[in-house]
Amino acid sequence: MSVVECAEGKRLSAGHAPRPRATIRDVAALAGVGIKTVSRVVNGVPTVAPELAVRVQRAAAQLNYRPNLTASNLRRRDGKTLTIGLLLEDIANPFSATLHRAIEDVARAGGVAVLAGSLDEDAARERELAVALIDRRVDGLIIVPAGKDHSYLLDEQRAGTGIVFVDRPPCLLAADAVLSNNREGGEIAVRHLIEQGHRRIAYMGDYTSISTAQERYDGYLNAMREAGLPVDLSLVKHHQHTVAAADEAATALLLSDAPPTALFASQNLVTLGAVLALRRLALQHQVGLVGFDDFILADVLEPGTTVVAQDPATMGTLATELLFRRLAGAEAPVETIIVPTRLIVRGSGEIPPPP
Amino acid sequence: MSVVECAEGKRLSAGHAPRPRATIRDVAALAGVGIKTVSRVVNGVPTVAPELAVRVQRAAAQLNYRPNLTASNLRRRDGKTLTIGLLLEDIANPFSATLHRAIEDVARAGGVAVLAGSLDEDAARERELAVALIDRRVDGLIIVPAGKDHSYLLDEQRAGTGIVFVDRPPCLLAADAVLSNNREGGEIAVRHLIEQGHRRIAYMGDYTSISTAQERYDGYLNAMREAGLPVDLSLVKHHQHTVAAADEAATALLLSDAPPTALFASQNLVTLGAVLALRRLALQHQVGLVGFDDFILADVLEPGTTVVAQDPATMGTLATELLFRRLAGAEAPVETIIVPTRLIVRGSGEIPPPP
DNA sequence: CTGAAAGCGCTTACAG
DNA sequence: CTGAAAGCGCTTACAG
Repeated sequence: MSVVECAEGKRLSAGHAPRPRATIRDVAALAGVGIKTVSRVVNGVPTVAPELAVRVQRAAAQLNYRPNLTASNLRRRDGKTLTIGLLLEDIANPFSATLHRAIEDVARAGGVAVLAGSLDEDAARERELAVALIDRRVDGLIIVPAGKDHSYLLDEQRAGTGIVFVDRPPCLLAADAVLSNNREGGEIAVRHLIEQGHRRIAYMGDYTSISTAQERYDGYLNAMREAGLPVDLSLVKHHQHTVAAADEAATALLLSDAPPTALFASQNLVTLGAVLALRRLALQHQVGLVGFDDFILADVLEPGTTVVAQDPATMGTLATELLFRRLAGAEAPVETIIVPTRLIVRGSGEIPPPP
Repeated sequence: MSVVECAEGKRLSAGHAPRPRATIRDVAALAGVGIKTVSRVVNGVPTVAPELAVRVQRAAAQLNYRPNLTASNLRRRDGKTLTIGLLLEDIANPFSATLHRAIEDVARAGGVAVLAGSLDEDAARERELAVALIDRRVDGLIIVPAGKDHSYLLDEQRAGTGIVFVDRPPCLLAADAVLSNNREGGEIAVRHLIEQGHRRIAYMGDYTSISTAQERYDGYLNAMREAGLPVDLSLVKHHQHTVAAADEAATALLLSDAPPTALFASQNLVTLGAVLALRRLALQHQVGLVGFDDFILADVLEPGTTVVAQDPATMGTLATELLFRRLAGAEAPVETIIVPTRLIVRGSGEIPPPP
């Protein structure tokens, strides 16, 4: 019944004697031409006698020749490595991963490879990784920044490297950016809870040093103010960076003497922490919850989690297209693209406050 | 209340005149030394007069000099680019993303950057991407393969590129591999359902061309056989590759004249499809379910989803360590490391069959 | 300890 | 249409 996947017996083995790769010189020798002719054939330059071209192609195939991109890049006029760098908060985080995939798809279509790394909110690591990528002479850099000073990239930008920021704006550097409308998204989330009748709405969010967290908090404040509701600072919990921390903070809020009737969780992991806390206290059908940033299975929970969703795929696509336009020589002034968020109603945000 | 994130007024602007990067020659000229001395200082070679070293360092800092890694690699004896390639099923898929992060962490510790790409189960794309990475002269390749013939990598392996397969074995090529014990994991899952009293257990899985799907199916067959249970092929649904397809297949199974009393979902997305189908039919507390591969929020569902969990982080770490050992010159025979799976009991797998 | 010459694999700029 | 010479930014191998 079962298919044998790989015929072990046929496995080819490399053995222990390393055999160097064929170079343009080897191909030229085998084909009996100069290396420049091989170069022409490999690069598809049409002014080669058909007979010679065939001989070169045959020789290249026989030697399994692959041109050394890093060598050609060294001498080539445009100096392009056909490689870009991507700095993410955490490669494994779903927001980052979706962004990454969209970037990969646009890059691949242009024959460009992507070097990616995780910053974990560490400004020093941002700089280290950026330099590591610059040392490899990437054509461009797409950055979800951890730090607050990007002037160190100025020389690189001057040298012609394309630089686009995503999710968070650059600081002390004029560069393109693709951002979510975080403040407005926060307003939408909190207004939605207010419309259900809530007045005591808690804010839970990540480090205030993260610009998106700050903007979403601003949205919370705006929506409360606009409805004439007081902001009770005992209901504001900043600096939640993990599910566990958010779970703990939400639990404390819900068990307090004057608990909120609804929660605004301004980030992915914070929302999960809130979901866990509500369930443990069996309050998931009593207390309202709106999260910022969508997550998988949000619609399968009971109740489904109402969120203000970002669109990381679109952000990645737009950022990469913008980068490629710059690399192609677009001289337009620095641009900031705002990608809209949208409310997805699923149940948790439509729970009214107790009468 | 709100912190101003970036002072717009202070933004430095690159202007329109590109300024070329400083080279080793520029640094040498400014420091008044030969380029070889700059090379020594940059590479930390100690036999440089302290006074000269200081002059070089000052000049390098002043010019914001960054050595061109791709140029040094060209001439350097070992020819290392300090870059490895990673071919994944889909960068955005949680299993791939976790694997990727573990690989990144080991690589970064060694000063190595990671070029990653998605194959989407397409053998042609595997080959294209592998070649694109080879053209960039990566030191090594970590591959979750889509294809069934890896002999095209033989020359590359001979040339000294480290090649390690993860999650699925190589075919027609002798290379290191790090795999889950898929067959045994499938046995564990199905045995667990049998222990609850189930006899009519459905198998739902991905394309049989994927070796892991085939092995997990083998595990299902083994466990059934070992318990003396007949395998009803009408309860076997292969080729489920998306949540929607699995949802549909599970729905059809559950609504059939002779439905199963439990489901074994042999993959991530298939499990989600099964969860959705069970909930829509309100059977989630009646029909047993064990999934293969853990997923976020599995413990928050009602009932929690019992799974046989893989350990992608460990797989990534081991694969990268193995790769680095090879690159360091380890001549041991080709190795296959099996990473164990484990059953996580959460409720859905402990539902007994109807009496 | 220091640096001028040669060369990595390729492309550019130039003769033939 | 073709190829020998020079050079990309750096390191190696070698004199001083």
